Amino acid sequence: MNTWLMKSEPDVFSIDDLKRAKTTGWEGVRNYQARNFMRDEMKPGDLVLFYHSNAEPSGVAGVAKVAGPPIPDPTQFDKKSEYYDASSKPVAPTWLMVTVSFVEAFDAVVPLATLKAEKALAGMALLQKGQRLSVQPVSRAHFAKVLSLAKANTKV
DNA sequence: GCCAACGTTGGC
DNA sequence: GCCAACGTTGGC
Repeated sequence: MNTWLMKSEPDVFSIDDLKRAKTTGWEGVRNYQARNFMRDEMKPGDLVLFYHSNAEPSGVAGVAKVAGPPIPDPTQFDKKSEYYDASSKPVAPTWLMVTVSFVEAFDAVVPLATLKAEKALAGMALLQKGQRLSVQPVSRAHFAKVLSLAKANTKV
């Protein structure tokens, strides 16, 4: 099993939205590196840190898991979608996505500042300057550390 | 709202 | 193939 981090703007789709939906297709990724991770490396059962970007505060909000194999992102063929891609043909879809399902929502978001302050997380891709990748691998050790920070953060 | 960092596009 | 211009991401 591999572990991952996926970013979403909570104004668009938050961990609570995933809790309600239970499962969702990870639509709208239009970055080749992120797509390649979903297409080639994510496997059902892999665990995912659900990250809120452009949020107050930004940070890890919960955990999801990969629910199914990569499938074509339907929004690329939907002319009404902001993610419509006229250059992508149904016989050879450019954009694949995985589906993810809800695992847990933390009692409180683990803020980016907390992650940055944690020496054990120094190597995390998320924390590298200028990185904007919305789907990225996370080491098992980093994943476990973020979970422990979330538990330490639990309101009693 | 600002702006640094990055990815993509398109002229040449 | 180079690279300037542009659009986007995302923290602050």
